[in-house]
Amino acid sequence: MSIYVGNLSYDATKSDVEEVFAEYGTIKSTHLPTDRETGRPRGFAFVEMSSDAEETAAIEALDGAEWMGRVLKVNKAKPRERR
DNA sequence: GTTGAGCGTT
Repeated sequence: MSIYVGNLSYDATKSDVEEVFAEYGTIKSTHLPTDRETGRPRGFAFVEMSSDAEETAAIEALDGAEWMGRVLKVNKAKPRERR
């Protein structure tokens, strides 16, 4: 399972995201995608944690929380295979 | 500013 983090500040970096999510569990991996064509930051991220319970805890704790001047939107990510 | 890659045509 992975977490989707939307409405992310464009100043946020992978390390920033990991720092915050690490408070609620162990980070397995983090994605901070940029637009493949333009190289522009896309303003969202994906985080994978070591257990579903930790991810749920992080979602509940961080969804709607203000971070770096923006209110985060955090929820379970959709599978990327679909697109 | 809201759902990841890259390869490159099953």
